[in-house]
Amino acid sequence: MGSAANNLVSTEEDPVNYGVLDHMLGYKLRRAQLTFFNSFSAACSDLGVSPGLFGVLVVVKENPGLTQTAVAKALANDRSAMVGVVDKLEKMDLIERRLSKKDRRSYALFMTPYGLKFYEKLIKRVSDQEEELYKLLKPGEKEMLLAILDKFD
Amino acid sequence: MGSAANNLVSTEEDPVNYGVLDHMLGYKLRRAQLTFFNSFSAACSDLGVSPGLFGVLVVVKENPGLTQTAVAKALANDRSAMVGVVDKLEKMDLIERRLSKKDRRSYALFMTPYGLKFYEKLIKRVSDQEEELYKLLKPGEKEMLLAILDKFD
DNA sequence: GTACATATGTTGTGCACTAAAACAATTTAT
DNA sequence: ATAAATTGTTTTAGTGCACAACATATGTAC
Repeated sequence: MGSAANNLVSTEEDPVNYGVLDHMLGYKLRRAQLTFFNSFSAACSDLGVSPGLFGVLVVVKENPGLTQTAVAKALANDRSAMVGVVDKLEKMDLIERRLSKKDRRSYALFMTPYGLKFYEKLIKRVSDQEEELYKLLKPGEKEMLLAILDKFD
Repeated sequence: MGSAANNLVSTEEDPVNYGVLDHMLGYKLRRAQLTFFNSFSAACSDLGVSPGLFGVLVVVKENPGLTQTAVAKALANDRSAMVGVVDKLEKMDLIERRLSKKDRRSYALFMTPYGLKFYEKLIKRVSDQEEELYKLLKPGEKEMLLAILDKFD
């Protein structure tokens, strides 16, 4: 089966009717995001970096000294979720918690020297992975998407 | 605080630099999808319907008699995840499993009469909710988004 | 027809993400 | 000084997702 050129007894199933889902942005966003998530995982799971961890890395790298709750707020995450994420990134020696001198309740987050080197390698991976997906688009469509999606947060 | 018109002592934090995230479609998709997910939940959680359940309902309604794995494949879900979903929808008396006569391994899925009535109410809720979000867009942008996002699955 | 491979629904497991509540330590407001 | 709010943390619970394994049933090869 499979090599036989018999297109009378079609092996392919009837096409599925998606009804209203075909016009629902929420559903299409979920599907597209799943594609990007899987692509990211395939490219970076061996480095132990998930999309969630990556976001924290970027924000800490671009904003040295931010507190955990500030990072959480920036990424629309819950404060409590940051604990495990920062623990993990600290164990990977990518970022570090320093005691804040202004507010002894909070930690200030910084990249480690190794974290900065790691970040460069990571960025390369992520960029290549995204470029691969952008090949599916026509010139300008990516920018259009980014601009429109920004309206939803 | 809050009513005082004192914009010299700004209470707002320094703006966060998002670095490469600002140009990453994967990240923006995640944020936008989160908005839609929360909006959907706010509109339909009292009916006990999540986005995932809704997708199954639509596919079963539009394709009566489909098997569980066919529905799973159509929605890019895992077979094993369908068990719990169909169990839940059956307990809500929205769909039913019928023994397939052609293949005694599989179930054929159908909407119940009550499920069909429920579906009408549900569609109204979901449409209203999505319309609310579409107000953030200019005419034509929704269709543009749908067309471009389709390229990613 | 028998033996082997495949498909289906199901169960169980593990992992990650999410949200909410509660708490001690600290800071801020009154 | 007292009360209220904030920070990081822990705990808990719920969800979703992916993978492996299994019994049942179907299909294929010989």
